[in-house]
Amino acid sequence: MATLTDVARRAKVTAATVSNVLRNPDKVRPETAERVKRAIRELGYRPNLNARALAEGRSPTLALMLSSIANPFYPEFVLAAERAARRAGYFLMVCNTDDDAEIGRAYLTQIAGTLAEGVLVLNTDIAINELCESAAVGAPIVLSLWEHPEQLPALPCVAVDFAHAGALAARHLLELGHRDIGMLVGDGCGGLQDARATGFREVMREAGLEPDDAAVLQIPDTIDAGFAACVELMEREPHLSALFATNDLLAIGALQALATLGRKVPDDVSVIGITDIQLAHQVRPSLTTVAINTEAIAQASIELLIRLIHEPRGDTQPPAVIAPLPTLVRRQST
Amino acid sequence: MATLTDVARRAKVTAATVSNVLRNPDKVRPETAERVKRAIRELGYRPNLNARALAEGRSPTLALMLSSIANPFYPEFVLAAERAARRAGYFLMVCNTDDDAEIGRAYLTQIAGTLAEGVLVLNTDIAINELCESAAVGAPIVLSLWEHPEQLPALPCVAVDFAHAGALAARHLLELGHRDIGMLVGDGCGGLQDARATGFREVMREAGLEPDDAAVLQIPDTIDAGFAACVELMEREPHLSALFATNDLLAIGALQALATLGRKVPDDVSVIGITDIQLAHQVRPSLTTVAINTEAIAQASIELLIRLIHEPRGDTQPPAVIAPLPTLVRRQST
DNA sequence: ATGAAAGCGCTAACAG
DNA sequence: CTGTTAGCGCTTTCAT
Repeated sequence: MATLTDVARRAKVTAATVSNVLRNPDKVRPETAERVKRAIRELGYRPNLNARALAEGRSPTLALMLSSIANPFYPEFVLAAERAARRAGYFLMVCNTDDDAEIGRAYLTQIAGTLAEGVLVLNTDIAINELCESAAVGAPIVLSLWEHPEQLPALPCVAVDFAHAGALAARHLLELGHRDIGMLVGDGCGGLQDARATGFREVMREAGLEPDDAAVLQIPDTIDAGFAACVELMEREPHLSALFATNDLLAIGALQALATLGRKVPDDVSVIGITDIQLAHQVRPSLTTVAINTEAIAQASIELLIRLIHEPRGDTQPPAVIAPLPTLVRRQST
Repeated sequence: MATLTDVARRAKVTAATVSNVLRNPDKVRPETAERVKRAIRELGYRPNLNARALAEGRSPTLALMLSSIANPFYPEFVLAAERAARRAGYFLMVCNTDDDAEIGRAYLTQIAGTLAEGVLVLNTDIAINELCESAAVGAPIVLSLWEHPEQLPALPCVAVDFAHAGALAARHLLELGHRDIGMLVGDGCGGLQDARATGFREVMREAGLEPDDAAVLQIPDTIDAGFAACVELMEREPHLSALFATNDLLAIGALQALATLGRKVPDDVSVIGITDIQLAHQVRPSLTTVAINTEAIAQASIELLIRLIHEPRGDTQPPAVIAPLPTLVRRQST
């Protein structure tokens, strides 16, 4: 591959000038610039971004750590994050940890601060304080999709009021007259999604309804698990008139299960989820859900990360961005 | 961030020695190595991969270009590709082009040969010969999911016999006694998926059935488009007893549409797709489809790319890997 | 077994 | 406006 020096030689200038036509075009006479540009074209020159990164002491890439992009929620997040990164002149490196803390750790120590200028963590088996240590020696880390706006972590984060999402779901079902409601609680995002469940329960309690533990199932965060759990639940508690799932994958699994069981949705049973993934409007009946606005969250996360890169904080409180409140999206399943 | 020199100073050795304990441990006396390792730990030292890449003249990352990771097929491919890359010591950078050739071009010229040692292209609006030019000046490029094993491109590729996939689908429907079959042909992978359609048609013709153009719809590669097309098709040609879709997204859209229309699957209408994405077994009724074995293709693609990086070819024929033949997966929709 | 020195390709002062 | 110089952090001969 041709180098800056090759181009310089060919255009009969020095490397600094070539660098300037690329980065400070106004610092160089038009005719010279033209000559240089021709040389660049003729040689098919491409700047070596590694060398540039080294010289500038910064890198043009951000990293995004998540458990597995095979979970249908993440691609939407990734796409939005990549767009935001691209707009800001960054590349995005997606790091699947495969739910393996070792892999996550390896990514972190290898790329944070060298290949990547900053890391966005969605979901991890790595302890927060381990992340803090990494952030202290390496690149800034932002935690996204943090589930507890009222209890912020020791790291910069973008928090989503999932309790509010749960509350919205509860209110919606109550308004429709449901009293007998089953719950499917997922374990995504590195732990049980209990802010969502708590938000839901609180509203129910305010309405004078005590949750029935027999109608609550805690399961992995997949369509298949939602399916199986729904089958089990409807068998054990056939009286349920509605199902609240802490996320859309579970809800979609439940929808499929109900279809298989011959229970009509929403006539016999209503179903509501949280997130509003694309699939939610693509299934039939389409899924009523509480949208968290993934795109906005992804964008805010990238922006926070970039801000942190440019203005590293001292010993100040880690900044927290609270995402816009989730909103109800009524569809056919309720 | 601590540098090699910092570590060297602290361990009272020189940078070369530190480098050696990291990369050629046998070249350094155990006691010295121990001292160095301690210094590394104490300083929280992390090698700067940019500097290393520059010095070594190679980079530890591979790029994967695709139109949009929001298409549910890609995440599965990406996950498998990343695993394969990781096993080989590479990072994977996912580049969404958003179906915009400009963005694809920008990625290519920016990262190919500098940030990324090689590029895997899944799907692009960039012309093949433009890719060739890039490969000539920069990093090797591998085309994956090539649809025409009988007509190889001027670039290294991993080809999948999609015509065979179409043929398998046709044979399956014929065996079940279907004669009146509608077709949903997608436009994914940068062009119509016509190898699949052709393979299908040939088998039909051998069976003495001439395709009815009125029963063929060409549409974008999404669930929503599949849904709409199926509604339109069943209205216009209600006699159809089966539907062949060139990919699972379309087929799943069709499944939803048929449910909405009150047509029973598979009793009234059978549906078959191609690919076998995860969702195919998660919907109800689950989707009969022709599996292409995404994981094997992704893995083979990464392996080919890495081989090309290590042994650049001269003017020889670009190597082509033919993926294992697609196989029928019988489920509930037929 | 360790050190010294050169260089990867680029940027960033600073001179002229 | 353009050239000179130094150096980013690391690897890699070549000496010692």
